[in-house]
Amino acid sequence: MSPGRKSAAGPRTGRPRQADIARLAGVSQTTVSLVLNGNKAGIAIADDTRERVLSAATSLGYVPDPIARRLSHGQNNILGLYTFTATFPTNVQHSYYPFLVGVEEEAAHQGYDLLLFTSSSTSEAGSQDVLNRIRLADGCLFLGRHVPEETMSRFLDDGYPLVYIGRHDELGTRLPYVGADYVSASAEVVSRLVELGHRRLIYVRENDDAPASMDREAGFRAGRIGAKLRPQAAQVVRTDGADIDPDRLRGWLADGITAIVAEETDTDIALNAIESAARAARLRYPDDFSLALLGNRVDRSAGLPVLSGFSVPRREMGRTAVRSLAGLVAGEPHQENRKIVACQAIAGETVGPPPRSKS
Amino acid sequence: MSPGRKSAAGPRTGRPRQADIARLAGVSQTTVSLVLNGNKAGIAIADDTRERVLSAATSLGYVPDPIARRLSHGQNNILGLYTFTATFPTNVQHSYYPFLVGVEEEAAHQGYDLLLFTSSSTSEAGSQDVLNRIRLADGCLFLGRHVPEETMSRFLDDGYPLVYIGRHDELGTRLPYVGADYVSASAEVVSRLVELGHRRLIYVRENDDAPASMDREAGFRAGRIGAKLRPQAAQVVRTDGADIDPDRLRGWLADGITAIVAEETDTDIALNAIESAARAARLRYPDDFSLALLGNRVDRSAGLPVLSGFSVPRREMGRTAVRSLAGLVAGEPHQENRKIVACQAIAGETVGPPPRSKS
DNA sequence: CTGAAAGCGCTTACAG
DNA sequence: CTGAAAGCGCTTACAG
Repeated sequence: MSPGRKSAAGPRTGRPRQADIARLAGVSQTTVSLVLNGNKAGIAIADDTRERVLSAATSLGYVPDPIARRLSHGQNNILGLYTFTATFPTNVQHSYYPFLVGVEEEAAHQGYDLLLFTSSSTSEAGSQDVLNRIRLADGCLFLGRHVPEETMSRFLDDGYPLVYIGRHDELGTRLPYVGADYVSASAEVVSRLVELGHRRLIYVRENDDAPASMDREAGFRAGRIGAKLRPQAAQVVRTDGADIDPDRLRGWLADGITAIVAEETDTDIALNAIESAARAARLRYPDDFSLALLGNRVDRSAGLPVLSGFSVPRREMGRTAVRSLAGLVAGEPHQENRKIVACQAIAGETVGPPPRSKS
Repeated sequence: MSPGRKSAAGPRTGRPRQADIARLAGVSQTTVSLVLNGNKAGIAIADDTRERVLSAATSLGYVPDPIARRLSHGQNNILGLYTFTATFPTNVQHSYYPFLVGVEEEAAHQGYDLLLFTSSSTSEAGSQDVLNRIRLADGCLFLGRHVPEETMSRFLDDGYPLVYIGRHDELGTRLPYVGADYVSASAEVVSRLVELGHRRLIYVRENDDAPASMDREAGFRAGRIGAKLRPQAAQVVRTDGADIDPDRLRGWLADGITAIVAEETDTDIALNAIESAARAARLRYPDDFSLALLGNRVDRSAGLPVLSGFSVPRREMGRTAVRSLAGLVAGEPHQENRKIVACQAIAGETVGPPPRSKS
């Protein structure tokens, strides 16, 4: 039954290969392959040959080896997903999650499996160790705030299909991505605040510089300019989370600040700092000040107020990214490889007119 | 640069292979492989040969092809994950999630990547279509209430490494799994209720029969017997979710039922039906009746009461399953292949003594 | 309509 | 210490 192997190679499990079918059906292995592949390329095959092969395959319980298929054929119907951090965040409310839902949906729709590259705990994220394995997939999606330029550059040079989720122009126009229009959405948040009567606002962001951060800040500035406010009227504050306490918050309000705009990131350091300082200071929004988020809170726990801001269409971005990647893998004619999708405003309940009592 | 291919096969991307290194270093491809593989098997290699090969590899930016490696060597460091439904449920609070967190953690720890088999929307879950692709991975985890016996049987016959998450004895003792001890935990829930003074309870479960359901029901019964209650005192009701309304709920209480025990499943149909009927009937627990869950609510939204019941150590189960699978893949000496882990009681806040007012 | 042959990129006995 | 060769299981020109 199981032919003895004296040679070097291979797993040689007990399961049948095309050669076994060929022997049983009395044809060549080539013919087996032809029959089993649905005979594209329009090659004709005698009906009874086909039947003999098919029934031999069935009786042996043949299952094609995807590995071998890939090696010769060049594709394996696998898309990679590289997240630079754990793919399944321990915190279920993590903002990556909606991306993943969209990615999986569309991958299933397009008939691809998804390979999650898990950064082994022994090697840091983005290490060569992990990145080397990525080519196993036909193409790969990347999800992260930053771009390891050298590695990506090499992938692109090699013509390896990849798509970033999130805008990234670090590599000029070479890196395909699906991003969100944070600039416009952020500017709009400022406009709304100014329309409500706010004249002094502050933008709180993290120290980490990533395109998503820079876009939001650019939008904040654009909104300020569009509203014809002086630069001092809408300043930017960077925080590490620990440096915002109740006193500082009260200080801002005493200075005449009536609205605070927070950056949204996957950690939400800025937002959390403001919310906990406000809680400690017993300040409420929108009564004591208006609070807007440049994004939307993914955490939908009951009890949390709906923050005014905008929704990032993460699920749709995930789907779009998969579609783009599938196109690249299939070698489709070159279309626009950098896509920006619009965000939708969220009225929310944390923004209102400035408080009356002016000091 | 890129050698013209006139032959049939292969992707032949622009990237270098061992043959290119060999040419550059002036050695054979075999030697390249030996050097690059860290030269296990203790074969000695001249230092300067090694260095020439290494530097050639670096200068060409060589990255090994995992596909080819697998085809010859037999392994590719990929574990499959098959969920029979979307791996990333649209509902983030889905009970599968904690399993996935554990699976990913341990896979990363063990140095495996994770391949998610996405059921293409065109083919139903569990179809041959998908199951055929599973062998691409070195081994596979399965997560689901049911077992497609024929397919699993074939995998087992072929010696393909697999582990189920959840107890499944449908295939006798052949199917390796990591399950939870629902029986003991469920019995304990009943004991606690009886200790509190309840003498008439009801168990509400779904129609779907799966080991996880049968274990809970068996535990419910065992608890009743342990408490020396007659069968009529602790009956089982099956629901499709729509057949439980406020009137029926009130009827139960009028009949003298003082405690309701709900099955936990990935859909939580029973629990949701009871909770919404109670809400509509303005009945509260534990004041009007006690409510216990045979499991724990994964949804941690604020405002939801902490249900009395027990916690299923999902994350730990995920990790354990990966460890078992990795052991099978590595061909480790046969250990116990069916593991049952204990659940931990949750006191919760929905259970109390029976209400005073007896009709 | 069918088969012999080459090749995908690698690993591993085997023979110098 | 190094290389020629076979093989993993499949696909795809090419030649009957």
